[in-house]
Amino acid sequence: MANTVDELVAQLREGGARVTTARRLVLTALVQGARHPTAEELLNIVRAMAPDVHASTVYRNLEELERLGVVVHTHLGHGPATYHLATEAHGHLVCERCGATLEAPPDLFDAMARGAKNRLGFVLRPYHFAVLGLCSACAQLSAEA
Amino acid sequence: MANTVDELVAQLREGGARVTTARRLVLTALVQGARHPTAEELLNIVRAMAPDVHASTVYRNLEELERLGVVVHTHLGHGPATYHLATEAHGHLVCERCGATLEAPPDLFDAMARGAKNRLGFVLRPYHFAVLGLCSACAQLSAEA
DNA sequence: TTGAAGATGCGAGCTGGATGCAACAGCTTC
DNA sequence: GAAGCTGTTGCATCCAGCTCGCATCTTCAA
Repeated sequence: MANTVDELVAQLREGGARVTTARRLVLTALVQGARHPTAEELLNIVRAMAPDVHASTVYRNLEELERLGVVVHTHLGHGPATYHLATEAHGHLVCERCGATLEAPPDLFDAMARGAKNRLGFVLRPYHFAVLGLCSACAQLSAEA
Repeated sequence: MANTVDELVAQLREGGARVTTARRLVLTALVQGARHPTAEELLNIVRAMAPDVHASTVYRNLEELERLGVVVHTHLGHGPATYHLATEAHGHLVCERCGATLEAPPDLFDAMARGAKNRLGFVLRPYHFAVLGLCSACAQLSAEA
């Protein structure tokens, strides 16, 4: 499990990618940052350490890191994509009303994955897009109204 | 079940909305059009009938129709949202590799919805975002490689 | 130390959609 | 059937969230 910047850097070298300052800072931001940072939030963290790093560099690095299997991006409903380390991949449940983000227990998708495979031959990869709905608080409010 | 333009128009009137030429054409495009049209595809259909209708009119109409519960929009992965009549709401499985869109059997989400409700109090509304994965053909190709 | 290839900074451009505003057109009332 | 209120439209402009082209710079194997 590569979860420190040094381990991730080693993973980059193995993949044949060069290790640059900007790239190392993006990894640092991913390791240190919030739970579900957007590209812009990552950019802000990187810029706090190195003000000259350009947004397109962060986007290109995230794309390259994704190609190498180091990070994955997820869409939590409308709005920008969020990024996290591939080792932390997990499903998300997002409240359509208040925007709360819950991390789905890993087995929550199991029955559905089995059903999709058996009935349609479809192999589910449920981590890329969040599943939307209403969190318990908003569901209660909605039921009362 | 309102599925003809006239029935949908009646639904608009009930909701207190006015029935304009542009609005009627958007409904016509939804009834006649492809299975999962984007706003732009709907605009093209509308323009084939009335070239002067503006894109922002279609966007505003779709928003208003959605507010009235006549249509719903769905995100099938990256790219623009797709629209269909609320009476035809259903979940989607989209292949990340070839883009194929499968309509999910209504009960596919049941076990997951129960799990989310019982364990997290989360009420699933799985129609708004597609669930991604690999269709049977692409899964097979991927396994062979 | 060198030099080829990969990475970066910068700005322009793109997609998909939102917004402000004046003019227009449904619907209701008389 | 005309008036007038108010919702709707066309148009221009703006916005977020990226994406791309290109000249310059940096990394790292040799």
